[in-house]
Amino acid sequence: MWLKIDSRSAEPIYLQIIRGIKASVAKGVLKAGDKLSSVRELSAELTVNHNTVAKAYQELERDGVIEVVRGRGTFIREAAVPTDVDERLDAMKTSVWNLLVEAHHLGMDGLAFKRWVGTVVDAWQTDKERDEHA
Amino acid sequence: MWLKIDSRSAEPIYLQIIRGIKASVAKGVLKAGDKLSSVRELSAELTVNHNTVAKAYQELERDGVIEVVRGRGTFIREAAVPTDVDERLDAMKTSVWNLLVEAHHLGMDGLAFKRWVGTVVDAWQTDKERDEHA
Amino acid sequence: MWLKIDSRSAEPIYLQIIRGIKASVAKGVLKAGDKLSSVRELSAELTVNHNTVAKAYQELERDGVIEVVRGRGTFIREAAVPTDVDERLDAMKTSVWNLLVEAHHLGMDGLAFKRWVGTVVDAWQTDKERDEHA
Amino acid sequence: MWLKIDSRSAEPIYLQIIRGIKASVAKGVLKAGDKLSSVRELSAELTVNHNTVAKAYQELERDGVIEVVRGRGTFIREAAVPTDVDERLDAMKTSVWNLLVEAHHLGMDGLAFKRWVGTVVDAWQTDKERDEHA
DNA sequence: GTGGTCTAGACCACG
DNA sequence: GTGGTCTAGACCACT
Repeated sequence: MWLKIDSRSAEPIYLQIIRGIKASVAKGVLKAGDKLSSVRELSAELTVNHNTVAKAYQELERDGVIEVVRGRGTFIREAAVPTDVDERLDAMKTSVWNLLVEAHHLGMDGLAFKRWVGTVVDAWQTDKERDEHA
Repeated sequence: MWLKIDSRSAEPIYLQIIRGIKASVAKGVLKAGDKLSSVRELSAELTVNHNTVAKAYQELERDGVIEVVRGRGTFIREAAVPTDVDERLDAMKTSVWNLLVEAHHLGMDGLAFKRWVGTVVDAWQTDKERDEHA
Repeated sequence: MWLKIDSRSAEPIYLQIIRGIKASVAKGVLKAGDKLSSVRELSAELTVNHNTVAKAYQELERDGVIEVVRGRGTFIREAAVPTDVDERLDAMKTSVWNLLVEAHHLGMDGLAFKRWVGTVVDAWQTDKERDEHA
Repeated sequence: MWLKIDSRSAEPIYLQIIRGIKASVAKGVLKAGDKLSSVRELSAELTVNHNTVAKAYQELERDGVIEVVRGRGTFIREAAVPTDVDERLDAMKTSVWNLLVEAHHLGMDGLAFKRWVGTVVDAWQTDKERDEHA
């Protein structure tokens, strides 16, 4: 099973599902046209209520990540042209600022933070390549 | 007033206060020994319920950022040796991953993401220097 | 093929078929006595389940738009005297109201809406004339 | 009570709520800053489950029609600049075409349809003025 | 079998 | 008291 849910996390389950699927797409584990587990299958696999999965799927569809074909199933969509790019970049900037403040608290300055982000990104890339060859 | 609250944001107000004060410390606007507004003063300035400010102060104290001296007021503490460093780094790593996924959705690859983070950090540094000379 | 199905649309496929045939009748592309493709032919052409086409034909027959002659095929009927006129006008009125609300959201007032509907109808008329001469 | 729900209608209840509130805004019955009933109040008034109302409110917020203020309630927003204008106009055009086909079935031609729409819009305007003075 | 909707009842974070 | 989330179980329309 490629998706792990932490039901004790503060993050809502449906957001964890959304994040997990988006991450799989970003990593290339899921590609355009791939069929997702049905709402009921996935809910059984994750031992989560089917409504929770349905909510995640609906939001993913609104986001243009997946496509629901009536009575047939749910599929990964072609990467769509993103909307609200500026807004989303702004939100990301705020997140980075928050990380910077947290990093300062841990004794990192700006340069150290940049380096640390670099290593994290590299680790992610390595992960991604491994997953693509799997 | 150096603290701005957005009551419509999805982020809880008490977290905004915590973040704001931590950011001021990180930027050097607030330094060890500086006295903070009292709970009631700050709640009045922000037009926010005083329970909300109290909750923020409590959490800041637990984090070792501030120090409450009975009858005298609340003060910024010396930068303490941070606790749970590994845990917090892990949490930050997760945040960076989420940002990466979001960035991928916006068409950035790993390299572009690193560059973008670099510019954001630089902008923050500039901000910080301006604030320090103010 | 004069009928286009969008399997991702929120509108059920059988309704798209019904609508498409009714539109062809309204435009004069299909006339009384014309023979329709059989259920199996049409389902093959549209790459759609034959149950779906059958459901559409059944409803069209109930509506008096088509006529099924056993062993011969399915034909367009003479325009029948419509039933439930008041009910259907009411339903249409509700639809117009919904459009009005949506239009208001887009910044149109009543007059602008009327004008806009006018242009849409005119475009449709032009379409119709072109189809009739084809 | 200004909102009527038809639980036997094919239209989902949460969509009826959304439509009803949007219509009230369009008519001027609800104005920017007005407080809506709380999720639980409205669910009691409509004898509908609170989740259903919550779903409607969430979608209205995503649409920029209302604004949720944590712990305080839900309010009508200033009219926002609409997004996806072209897409929405296209959807509206399709609706008008469907109405045209239906109208043809009832014996109306293009001109008669335009006139009929005119009278419907006028009736709505009258309604609106009455509601504004109430 | 597919997703979509709804009810009932519960718990939680926030202010 | 406010909205948000989740579970459990049911029904429905569509393919």
